[in-house]
Amino acid sequence: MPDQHSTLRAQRRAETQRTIQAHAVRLFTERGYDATTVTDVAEAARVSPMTVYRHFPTKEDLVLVDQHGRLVAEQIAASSATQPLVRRIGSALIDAAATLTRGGHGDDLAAGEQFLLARLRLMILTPALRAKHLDNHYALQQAIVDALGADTTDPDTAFHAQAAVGACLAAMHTALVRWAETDGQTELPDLIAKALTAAFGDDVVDTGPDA
Amino acid sequence: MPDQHSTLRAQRRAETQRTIQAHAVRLFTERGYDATTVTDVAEAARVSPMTVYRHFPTKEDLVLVDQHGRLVAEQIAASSATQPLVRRIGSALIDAAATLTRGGHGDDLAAGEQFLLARLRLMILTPALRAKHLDNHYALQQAIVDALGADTTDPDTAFHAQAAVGACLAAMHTALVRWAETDGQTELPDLIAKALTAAFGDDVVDTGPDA
DNA sequence: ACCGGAGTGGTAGTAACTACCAAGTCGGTA
DNA sequence: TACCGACTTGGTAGTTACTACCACTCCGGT
Repeated sequence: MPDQHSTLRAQRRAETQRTIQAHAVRLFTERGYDATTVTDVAEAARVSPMTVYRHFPTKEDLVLVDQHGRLVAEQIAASSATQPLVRRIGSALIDAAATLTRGGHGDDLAAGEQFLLARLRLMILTPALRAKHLDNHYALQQAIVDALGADTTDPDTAFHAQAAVGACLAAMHTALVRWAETDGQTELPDLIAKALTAAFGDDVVDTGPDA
Repeated sequence: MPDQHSTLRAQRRAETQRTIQAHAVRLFTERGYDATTVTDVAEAARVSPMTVYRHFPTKEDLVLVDQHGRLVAEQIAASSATQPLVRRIGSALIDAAATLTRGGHGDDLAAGEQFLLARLRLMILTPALRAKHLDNHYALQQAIVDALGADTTDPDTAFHAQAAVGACLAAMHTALVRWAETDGQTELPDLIAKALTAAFGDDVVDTGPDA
């Protein structure tokens, strides 16, 4: 059990990790991802290149790390299994987005949200990051299918779930892109709901908080 | 106009290109993608590593090159704009798949189809290839949206199209994965239709050739 | 005071690429 | 037939992401 061993160690570790990532995203945004070397990031964060690789397995992970997936999977597992698949997944995605962007809205976005936007812009504009980000979505798809609790031994049921989840995630991704394009002005949950409606029709999105 | 200049030159070029790719896919399948260097591929194809890079910009492109996208975009542009979006896209995807896999079915698959399967397996199992493949799908999404001929100046219309196309492509991808898993035993167009139905419901897939 | 383990740094090496330049080869022309 | 331009290929050297392997330092508990 290497965790919980010491709060001070964990704090320092998380601290340097945040520092490195913050400098990385800043440099990538300023100079461009490809034009910035890992050594540049290390120097900006006042650590050695080695340390960067200790905290982030690849250069791409300097931008891509997040636990959005875990959040969604939890929402899914906690949702009622009686609703149709797409509706169930859609609700979970919207709720997770609401949790993620909860905070100041309008003109005064929280610092965390600004950081999220900066990362998202990098993911969308940089080919290497975009590719790996989409692959992360693919991994998230598998996680959601598992969280659905469907009978994965039956190939047909699994196939059905895979298709539904993949389509929902694609719609969400469209919403994410648009959110980044509009600099987070529109509320992300609403955008996701709109994207789901565009893809699946009016009857899919439940009118939860706003109706 | 550097093409059409000489058929002999073009033939030789296409020939070496095919040779390199064939050896690459073979070696990747035998030894694994990461365990095979570009130099290995070059030696197997009896060319220099330089030549490999001349024909394929990146190592990943040794597996990923195809013109499936062009095919789909043509199908889309030729489809009637009166039908609902998802139905229109779905039909195009199914038709394109039918064109792509046309040939011997059942136990005797055409050599080209075996090659396609081998490439698909690599794309699904190798993280680096999977990521870039998904990014190609993202590019295809943009191409399809353009081919739809919708009013891209209106952000809402464009957003609607993006979401619908993305969801359809995700469903198709699920079908592709399943097709590869079952070694191409099931007919690809049928699988895609099934995936679309799973995601969008019964009323989306038109009963064209089989009903 | 002391030891184990976590975090960090250095060195050297692999492999994917990218200029930059040199050589051979094919296509049409004087 | 001799020749020139364009295409294709090969070689060299360099950059960069990433990976062992080993050594040092500092925190946390005995």
